[in-house]
Amino acid sequence: MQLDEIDRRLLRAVQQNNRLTSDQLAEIAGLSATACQRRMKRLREAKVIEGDVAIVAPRAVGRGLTTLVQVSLERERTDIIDRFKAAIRKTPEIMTGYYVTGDADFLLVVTSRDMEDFEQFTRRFFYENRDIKGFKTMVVIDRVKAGFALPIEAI
Amino acid sequence: MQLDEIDRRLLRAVQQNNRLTSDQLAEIAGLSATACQRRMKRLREAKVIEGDVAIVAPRAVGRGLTTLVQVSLERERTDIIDRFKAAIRKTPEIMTGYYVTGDADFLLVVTSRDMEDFEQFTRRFFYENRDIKGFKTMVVIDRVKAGFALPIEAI
DNA sequence: AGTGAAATTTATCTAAC
DNA sequence: GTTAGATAAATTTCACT
Repeated sequence: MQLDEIDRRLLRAVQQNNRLTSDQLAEIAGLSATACQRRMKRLREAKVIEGDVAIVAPRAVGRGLTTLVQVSLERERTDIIDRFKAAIRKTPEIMTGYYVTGDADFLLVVTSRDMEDFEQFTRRFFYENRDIKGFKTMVVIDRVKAGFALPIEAI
Repeated sequence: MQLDEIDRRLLRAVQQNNRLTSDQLAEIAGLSATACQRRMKRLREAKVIEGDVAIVAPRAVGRGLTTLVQVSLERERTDIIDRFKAAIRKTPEIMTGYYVTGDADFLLVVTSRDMEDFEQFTRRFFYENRDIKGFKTMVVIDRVKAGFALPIEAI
């Protein structure tokens, strides 16, 4: 899908806040509210906008600990990779999983209640996924940007 | 803020999709639409919900390359850390920055048009941030979960 | 095509209970 | 917490450039 500058303005706005009214978007885009709505609908249908979500504060729901876990698998075979991806999808503690190049195969963003909870998670996760060769943990002290906001420029 | 099971149901729902109508939320929560609205408002005011955003598909806006960059700083001094955090905030290519324990000090989620664009980014970013000692790059082949959805259980 | 304005449908907010 | 009425917003229709 081809995007013009108005689309990009809309995207920039809603990836910061998707609860803006059409009137507010109209002001930002320099267009009528109706036109903005139509464009937003198109952007959603064309999956330029993948989804619309509320960001929940981890602390508020008792998940004060975020860890980044680099996972290496025993073998880099597609069936093993796919099996591990499926494991990520069904594990609620894992917020995001990145399949990457480099010394590790995956980097997981994991949330836990506390260290003990994380410890338990790793034990269980390791036990359930025998393809894992090893892992390395980074404890998140602070998260600087919360979101998936992309820089949206002319393409 | 204390959350009951109804709050948690609402949070589970809206962190997947925050465009559900109050009637839909009412059905999920087993409550009237008005009551759901009031609860949602409280959750937003209490910052249990940090924000509401549209997730834009990186590909669709010409940012097909995601990289994870582990950054080590020259010294671990609070003023240097804070300066680096400010740099992250004002750098649009960086989606998220994690300040972490471990061999690296930060892990950055960076989006680029392509490898050449990423290369240019690192050059510029290094040049502008002389506190950086070194960095290590992982190229993201695939992202398994897109979002910040947390497992929300009884606390 | 893409836009804008008015009418309709739908959702949200306010007030009373 | 609920229900009912007022307000506001999103959709649809249609005429315009």
